[in-house]
Amino acid sequence: MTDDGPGELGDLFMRVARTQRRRWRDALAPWDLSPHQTRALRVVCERDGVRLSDLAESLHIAARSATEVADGLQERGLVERTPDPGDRRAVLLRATDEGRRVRAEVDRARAADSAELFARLGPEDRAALARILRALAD
Amino acid sequence: MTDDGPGELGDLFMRVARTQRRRWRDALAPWDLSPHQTRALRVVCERDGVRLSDLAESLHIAARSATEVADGLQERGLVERTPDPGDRRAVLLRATDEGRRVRAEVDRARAADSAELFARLGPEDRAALARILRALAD
DNA sequence: GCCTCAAGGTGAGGTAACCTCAGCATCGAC
DNA sequence: GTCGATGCTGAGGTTACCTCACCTTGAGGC
Repeated sequence: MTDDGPGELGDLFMRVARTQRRRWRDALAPWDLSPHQTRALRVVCERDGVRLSDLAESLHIAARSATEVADGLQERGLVERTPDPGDRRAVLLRATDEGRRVRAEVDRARAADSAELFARLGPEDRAALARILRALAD
Repeated sequence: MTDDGPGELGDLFMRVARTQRRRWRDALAPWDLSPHQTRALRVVCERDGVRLSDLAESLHIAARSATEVADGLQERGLVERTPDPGDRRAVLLRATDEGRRVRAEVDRARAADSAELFARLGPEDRAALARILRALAD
């Protein structure tokens, strides 16, 4: 038996996940962006014109907290607030050119880091892992 | 090609990891223990007589913060502080009977939850995943 | 046109979990 | 005995969340 118990797979999984999270954190350190800020920048770059409330939902945080994440990105000049032409209560977040540039860099760094981590697997193991993860991700 | 880019595997991985972390958090909610407290309880139960500084190292936090984690567990009556007979500066943490009981319950709940998550995979996929994860975990 | 209620964003203030720094007791080496 | 290192903790700061209250605007009766 290679199975050391019913919790073994989960523990292993979380251990690798922790490793990767730490690696990503280190790889992204030069930009000094929190995980939420990184994720928010991604969301804003992808859907152009994002409401604060939509951002909050994407990040699974309270609306009030999305304001703070947006503040952080705006201070760094990565996003800007513009009024929503269709609803004067709402604010739309848009990525600045600098924001798009940083997002691309961050994406590239993260992808490079992932590639490095998974490089120790052979091509067929990577394919198997991708297939299994897709099944687990619904 | 099923590969959507070099970062795809990493993103998938983190997505599944996030799902599992959320599931574990929900499954462990009845005990109202933080992830660090849960992990600390485990450490204390396994190595009997743990120094605060050792706990800090296991949890990858500053020594001062280990004091607080220990405080939390002690308040709940799950661990107790005893003087180290060999070094009067040091404090040894020991699990109480209640602590061991709770640890066993938590372990069982977490294992059950993992089993449920990975149940959607066939036995050979589970074996493949375990093998691949072990390779990634060093 | 008003009235009322809901919704979007934010100021104020709280909490939890980290941290650093300083201080105290003790240890080990000289 | 002296002295630097070690183990723990009190004091106080930071960060990233939260709730609550408030203001503005929107939308649907009447």
